Amino acid sequence: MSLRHALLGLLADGPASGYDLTRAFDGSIGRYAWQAGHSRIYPELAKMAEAGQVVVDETGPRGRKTYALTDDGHTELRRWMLHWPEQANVRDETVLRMFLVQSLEPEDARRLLEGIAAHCLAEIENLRPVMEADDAEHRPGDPLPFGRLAGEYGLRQYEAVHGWALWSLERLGAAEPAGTS
Amino acid sequence: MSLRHALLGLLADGPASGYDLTRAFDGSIGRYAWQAGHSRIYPELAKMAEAGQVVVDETGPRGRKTYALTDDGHTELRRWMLHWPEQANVRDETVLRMFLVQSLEPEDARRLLEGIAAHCLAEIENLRPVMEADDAEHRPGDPLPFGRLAGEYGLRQYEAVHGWALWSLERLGAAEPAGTS
DNA sequence: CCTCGACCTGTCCGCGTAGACATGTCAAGA
DNA sequence: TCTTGACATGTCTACGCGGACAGGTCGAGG
Repeated sequence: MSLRHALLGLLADGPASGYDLTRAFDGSIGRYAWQAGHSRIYPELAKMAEAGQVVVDETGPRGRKTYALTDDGHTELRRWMLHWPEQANVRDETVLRMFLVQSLEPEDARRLLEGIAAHCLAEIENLRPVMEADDAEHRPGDPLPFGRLAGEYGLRQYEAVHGWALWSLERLGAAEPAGTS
Repeated sequence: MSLRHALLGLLADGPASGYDLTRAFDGSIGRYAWQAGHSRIYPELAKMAEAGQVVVDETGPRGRKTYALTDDGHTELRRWMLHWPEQANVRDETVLRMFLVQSLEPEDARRLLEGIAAHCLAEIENLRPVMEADDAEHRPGDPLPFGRLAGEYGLRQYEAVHGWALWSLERLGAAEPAGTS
């Protein structure tokens, strides 16, 4: 149950409501790491409160309840972060498509890989300015902005996939020339 | 329902039994892309047969049934491969941990990142010889071995994460020196 | 004053999934 | 001949999860 640990990790940054957490999952964490809708988040927060890992910190207008980590919650988060299982849970549609590229006809595969490469380039050009702006504001000694490490991960991820797509195109071309002939 | 498409993709490589497919998921596809146990695979194959995407190709000893793709199955696979949704399903515990590194105390974060870097290095050194052996046997014009693209993906993936971990360590060190002073 | 849109919390249902349970066959080697 | 281990197929149950359903509050602007 990694949703619980995702929530613990997000709450470690400060108290938040179910609504806040739901919006957090709409951002990069939901795009690269783990998805969750509010319909899973509210019940899970309730269970975590029952288990003593979080407490209701304060109640605001519109029935807003912010949750805060307890010591138990902190301990559990740390335990989970430092204890890596042999085989982690992975379920990634994009990677699955990459594994199955070779099931396509060569022309289809080529078109697909070209699409992937172009998409990665576009994402890289979106991401890089944001990261560089972050860095420009950053002075040595400041804490890193939350998400800076994640952003860097995303950037390097796209660069790796881009390189892979180009390499694959080259190999495919070598194995079975089609555009030429 | 990506399990269905994973199965279609694997069957595109040739007929296989539920047992064969289960073992395929124990390999790299289950490690990087999508996991599935036999308890999901057998019912799904039955449903796919009902939907006309696969047929029982031949029956062997011990009740073995090999399934083969139909034209419908091929069409559906191709449709899924070429049609990329805006937001793909992702659920990756490892990436989640990376997103939450900053929730740890600096010393813990540093230890964790060092562990990640070391782990990546080890995997790279496992993978690279296998890929190079593949390449040595490969002559231009031969079809690529199934899994060669996937292996290259894994290799580049580990290299990217390795680079990210080193970069993060450096940034963390700059932001909050601990080993020194 | 009123309306609209963002805020905010929840439940319900059907399907996907993991792990345990159940059953039986065949081949190789002791 | 017997035992062991790989081969092989299935079901069952409890839980995770996404999308729809449901209801209510507050602030800003017309």
